[in-house]
Amino acid sequence: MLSAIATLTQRLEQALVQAFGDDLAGTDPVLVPASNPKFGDYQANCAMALAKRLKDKPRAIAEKIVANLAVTDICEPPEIAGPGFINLRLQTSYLEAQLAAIEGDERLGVAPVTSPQKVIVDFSSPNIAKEMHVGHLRSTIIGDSIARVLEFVGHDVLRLNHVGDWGTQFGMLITHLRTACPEALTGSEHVAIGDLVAFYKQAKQRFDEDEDFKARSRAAVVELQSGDDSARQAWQVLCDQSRQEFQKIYDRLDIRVTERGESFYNTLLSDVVEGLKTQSLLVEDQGAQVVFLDGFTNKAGDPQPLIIQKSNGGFNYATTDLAAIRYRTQQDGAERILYVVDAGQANHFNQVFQVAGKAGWVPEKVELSHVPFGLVQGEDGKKFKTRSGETVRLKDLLDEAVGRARTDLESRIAAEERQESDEFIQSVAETVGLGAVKYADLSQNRTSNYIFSYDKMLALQGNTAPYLLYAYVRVQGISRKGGIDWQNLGADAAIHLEDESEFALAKHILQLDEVITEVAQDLYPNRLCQYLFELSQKFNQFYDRCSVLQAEERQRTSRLMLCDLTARTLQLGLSLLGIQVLERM
RNA sequence: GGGCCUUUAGCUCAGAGGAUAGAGCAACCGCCUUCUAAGCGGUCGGUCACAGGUUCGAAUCCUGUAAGGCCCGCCA
Repeated sequence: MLSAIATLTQRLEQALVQAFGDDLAGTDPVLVPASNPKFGDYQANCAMALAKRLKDKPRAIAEKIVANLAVTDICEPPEIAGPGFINLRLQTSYLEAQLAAIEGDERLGVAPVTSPQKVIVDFSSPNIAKEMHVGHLRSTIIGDSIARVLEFVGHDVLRLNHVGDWGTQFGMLITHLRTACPEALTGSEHVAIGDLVAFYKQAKQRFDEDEDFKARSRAAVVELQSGDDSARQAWQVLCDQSRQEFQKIYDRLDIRVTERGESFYNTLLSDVVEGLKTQSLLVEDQGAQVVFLDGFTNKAGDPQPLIIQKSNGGFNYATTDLAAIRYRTQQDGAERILYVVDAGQANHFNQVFQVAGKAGWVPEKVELSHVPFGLVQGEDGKKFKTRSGETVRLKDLLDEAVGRARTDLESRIAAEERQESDEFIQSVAETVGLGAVKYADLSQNRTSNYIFSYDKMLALQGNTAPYLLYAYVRVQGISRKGGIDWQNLGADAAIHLEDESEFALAKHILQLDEVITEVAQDLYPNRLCQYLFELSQKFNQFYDRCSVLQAEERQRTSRLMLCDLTARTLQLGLSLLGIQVLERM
């Protein structure tokens, strides 16, 4: 099914050609949703822009377009307003037909893309030997949602967890453990993740303070990267421990991601060096192998290099990222590679992409894209930390959100004198709490910093997960009360729009397609959130004004169908955000 | 020194070339004998950081300035 905006755009393009000839073929009619409902549903803004080119007044141009515009099957007669806006209002019969068409469609009218792409979404990426913390929250949630949207529209998505399982941190850790806790490196389960974190901190401290330790750590990295047995074994133990912990978080958040860490590319690193050398891009500078960059200078104003191979022979993450680009384009056949990584690494990605481009490793049809997001800050605007100043562990953060949701739910149940099982309470608290954490993050434009607030995300009113979940629950309440079988509303069941709030709701439901298409392209999940919030608002207005179960027949069935479509749209939309719905709350 | 990001209502944020700049929260005022009031309606609230420019039209694009944040050689 073609969305209204797509159909009307086509018709306007045809009208432009008919009115002004083939020269206008391919002209964008600039069709956008109306800025104000009193102007109708859509407005075409091209007449003003064409005035100069066609040497005529905008209103005259608009009139010619309208005279050639064939939309009697879709719209009321178009109106020309202001300087030359063409205002279009959808016919009730068209809306009703569109609703009937999506009623039987599981995808609610959102057609899969005609040319699916192989897309890699690189997200989450915690570090081995550390616990997942608040710093991994946004990448994990945003990356998952982007992957879900791209999968839904029909792309072949490979979700990759580029875990930090390689590099200097392991040199540090292994070197430290060899003296501090050798049994941890033997392969048996001697060390819990919490201990590892403590060891990591100790190792980091020694690394920063002790030059000798630093040198031995770097040597250990080289051992590891060259395949030394004892280093490899120690590394394996550390990775297994961490992996189990990560998986608990992913399971809880209902996130699938394939681990392919930095170590995966180890054997390909020397090829990167060779490739750059062959193309004379590689230069030796202060003992390191580097590529000088265009457009980047250091503090002294000299051209800045990207280090490919360190002076001790070790590689660093730029090298790994270059190897990954080659592997992903050549072996995985990726056409679009998305890096859901914090905005602080914009420089790094620009540099790596530049070098990959210079080396000819980015085929023309491949898009490399850093999908940046801002920092998580506390309510004081500073870095989000615990009261004692520690980094907030992701597990604790989720527990806190669920715990608060539970407390709130319990007091509500008590106030309403309801009887609910503990199982119900825990299940609702989990869905509400985790949904709130995800929604709060996703509902904000990802590029800006994000002020984290339990109170705001769990608020029952406003643009929050609980508000959306409640709208869904309301439909389920109608269903229970009326004993509704949504599959069998009757053979002649149809939607008839009458009340103003029904029109508003129906039109909004039909815009799902446009929103999802936009998110799949621009990767801003907050637009989907905004859509779902407005859908919930429009549903609540409808719910307030129009009784459903008590309505006379024909209207009753029509309204039930609107309820059903609303609930299904909410469920689908929330699922693309990684949020589950509830029958009761 | 260079690069990137941010600056819109008291607070948190939408808005990415169109008509009178929106929402939520907060504050205040209404609405439950009726499908869960976790709701709905209303009032209040703006020099879109500043200065130029492009355009028929700019919060939106360009240039500059200011403030804040992040990053910049052997960590990732």
